[in-house]
Amino acid sequence: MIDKYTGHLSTHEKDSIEEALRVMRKASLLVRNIETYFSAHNLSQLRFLILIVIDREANRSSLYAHEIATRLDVSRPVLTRTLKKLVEDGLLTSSNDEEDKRSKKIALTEKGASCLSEVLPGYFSEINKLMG
Amino acid sequence: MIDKYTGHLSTHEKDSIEEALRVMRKASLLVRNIETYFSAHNLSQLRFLILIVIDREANRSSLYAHEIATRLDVSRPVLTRTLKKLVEDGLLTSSNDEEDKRSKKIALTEKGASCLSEVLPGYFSEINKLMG
DNA sequence: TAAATATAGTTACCATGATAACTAGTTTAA
DNA sequence: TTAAACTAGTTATCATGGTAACTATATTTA
Repeated sequence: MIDKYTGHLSTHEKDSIEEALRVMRKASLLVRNIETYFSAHNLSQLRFLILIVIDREANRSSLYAHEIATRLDVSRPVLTRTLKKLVEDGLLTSSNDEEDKRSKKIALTEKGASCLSEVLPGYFSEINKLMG
Repeated sequence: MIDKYTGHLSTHEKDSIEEALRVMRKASLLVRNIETYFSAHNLSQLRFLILIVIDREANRSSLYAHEIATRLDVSRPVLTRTLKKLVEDGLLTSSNDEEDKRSKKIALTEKGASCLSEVLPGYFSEINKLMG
């Protein structure tokens, strides 16, 4: 495909493009496999990552919603919606902050933490399956 | 992050995982940049790829919708919707097949072809920017 | 300190991906 | 040669991403 459209490009540039297309294909395969794996556990990439960033945080048991949004580089409306569902599902709790009344503190429940430990081994093995 | 969760994994497996996370991050950056570039041209990844697969087809000026779906590995409902918009936008034509009345032949219009040539150089340079 | 600005989160709306269930043709097989 | 199975495309519905515009609270600054 590349050849047809890139007569004017250098060999180096063509290599870059091939590499890019290869990377995107591989990543898209990985993401698809991982989404499939997660969906069997009532998770998605984002739901999983939200649990992870809270859990991995040293010295704190909760994060503010905006901190999660920044760490995961996700828009705040999407985060609002996803947090709402995670709270409904009992994986997270949300509580108002006393100092800054705009903010919400998001914490893992026990169910959230155990969900994470159940899912992690399979997550890594999904990755190894494709990368190995 | 990996260290916290992977005590039981071999070094090789940890490397795979790091590589996978690196690939996914890079691909996600690339995809985001490309989507931004396309959106300034009233395209998306899928809209672009549909134009490409028709254009690159040797010896034929049209493809059946289901051929496009297969080549791009996209669900048929998504294709139906996207083709409809591309036809509305004047980039494609859709015509009924005489031999198989279920099928639709999808072809590039002149506008579609020129849209493609306008967009391709920038597409490749977006890729080179990130990969280079 | 009052007004302007910035930040946290939400709501409304849209784009783009999927699956399930449907209609309408086509092919296969009893 | 009709009934069953298959295939092409559509519709309905849902999940998940985004931006713009809003409310409420905090902070800066004139």
